[in-house]
Amino acid sequence: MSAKNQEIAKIFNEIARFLRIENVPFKPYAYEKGAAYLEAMPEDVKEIYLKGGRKALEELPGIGKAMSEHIEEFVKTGKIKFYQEMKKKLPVDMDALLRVEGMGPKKAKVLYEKLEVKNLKDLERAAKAGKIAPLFGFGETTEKNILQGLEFLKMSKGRVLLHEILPVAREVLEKLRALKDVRRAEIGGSLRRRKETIGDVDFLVVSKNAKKVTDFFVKLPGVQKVWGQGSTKASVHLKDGYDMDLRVVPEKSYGSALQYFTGSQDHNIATRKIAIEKGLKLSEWGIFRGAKQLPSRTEEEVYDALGMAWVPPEMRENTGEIELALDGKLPKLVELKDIKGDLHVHSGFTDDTKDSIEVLAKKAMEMGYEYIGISDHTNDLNVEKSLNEKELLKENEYIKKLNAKFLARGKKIRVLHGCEANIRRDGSIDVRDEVLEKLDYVIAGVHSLLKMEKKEMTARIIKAMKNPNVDIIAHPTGRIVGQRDEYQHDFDAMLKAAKETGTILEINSSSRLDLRDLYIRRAKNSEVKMIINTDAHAKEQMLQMEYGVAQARRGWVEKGDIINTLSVEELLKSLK
DNA sequence: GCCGTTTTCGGCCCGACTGTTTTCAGTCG
Repeated sequence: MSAKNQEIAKIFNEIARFLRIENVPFKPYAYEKGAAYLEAMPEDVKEIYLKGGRKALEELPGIGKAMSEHIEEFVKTGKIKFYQEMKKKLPVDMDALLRVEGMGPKKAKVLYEKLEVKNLKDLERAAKAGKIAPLFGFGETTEKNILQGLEFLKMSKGRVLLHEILPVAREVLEKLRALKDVRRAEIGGSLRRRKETIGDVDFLVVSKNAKKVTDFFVKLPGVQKVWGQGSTKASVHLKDGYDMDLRVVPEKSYGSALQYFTGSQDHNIATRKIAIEKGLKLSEWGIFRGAKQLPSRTEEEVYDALGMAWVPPEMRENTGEIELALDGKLPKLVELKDIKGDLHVHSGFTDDTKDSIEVLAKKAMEMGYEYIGISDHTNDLNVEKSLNEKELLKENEYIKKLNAKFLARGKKIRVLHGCEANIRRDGSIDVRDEVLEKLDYVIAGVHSLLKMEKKEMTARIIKAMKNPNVDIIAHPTGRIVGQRDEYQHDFDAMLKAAKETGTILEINSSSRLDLRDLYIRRAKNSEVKMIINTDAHAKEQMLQMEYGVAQARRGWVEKGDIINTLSVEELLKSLK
């Protein structure tokens, strides 16, 4: 993925929208597919072009003659004429307008031509002035809906980090499950697929008494506004800014409905195609042969009818999982229960705002871990308290004594001692080798000068990997979800160096979620080992392990790819 | 516009809901 890919994908999506407005058949779909591929592609499309020209572009799936020409033009001139001419015809902020529920490209076009509506402000003004209702094809209700859609948009938080929404959603799910007559209840949508950010939460429920469930749902604590309530569905907005949808479905359709409402849309399109090829029809209501419904009570039954293995929700993005499921060759994804310890935990050894090593070790025991690794920050870091070499050695002695004490008391936890050292500008580590050698392991990370050029940054990280004491690279690309982009780097070069030096890449479970899913897949394909760590700065944050595991699963990773699924002896052996 | 173990030409996912144009286009998931 790169900024260029995203820019071009955005333009292709806009072209698709223009073409759809003009009622051009099929092309919009083609442009959308091309855009989706660019978005999901980890390689830089610009570099593909510079290396292999138009021909290399046309070899990409979804990209043919026309789109490769557009990409070439964009790389060379920074614009695409075809797009600019379209934009001139309809100079509206389509992205914003389409976020209004019920507004589509066709309505937006009419509103521009009749009322010169270009953005949300224009739209609100026109609706409030009652100018929309009299238009041909619109009406009082549509105008009211637009105003409500605008209100909804103002209230909504937009996409929320997985870490923030999952606990809230689980609380609601437990309440739904506790209702009398509720036979099944599950979270669907992008939250079930564990995407990094979530737009709204979908709940799917089977109940004999649908009305009772929707009544309960709209009266949940914290509900600020009810957007719609029917006999089998409801949408609510919570005070905290979250949006939640509920659907009550018949038990005989539960499997197909859950499959349908889990998505992704691309995955569903692919499964429906397979159904058609087999003379079947798949919808949220069930899987059918003619008028006859085949068993659709569970997702397994639905996938089975399609001749596919059940696909873990985290994989359902139509990026190759369909083919594997048809062949029965899906990977057996890593699970939370496979994790035997957390090696990236910050302690209060010299910082009394953090939990003590004992408290952290106790938490690790509660979580059923075999080991915990203490990895405090070192010398150079100036954003938070860090340990100098003397303190690091003192901490080392302390942990040795602590382990002896635990052993004497029969406690089944091993405390490992590491650190999170800084990779300096030139790739050197801010702790001397003779000190690093005394630790069980070393994590190194980039915490400064994040704006370096790609070549320099890549060389900097690779040099750190070559240090025989550096075992793990923390948050290898520097991104923080929704806050900070990754720094410039050549991931392929990093993978090659990691493989050669036996360096392990971290999957950071905090709001960094770094590595991201696409990079995880590439690391797996390059046979580079990874570790899932929390980067906890307090004992509660150790529970964030599940988000890192989810991210790993979205990267198709198996137990064998992750070193903290190993026992402590095997783990220490696998380090440098 | 793109693609091909049914195809280099002919076909592209499907059904529900909503409001309005009262028979269906537009939108959603």
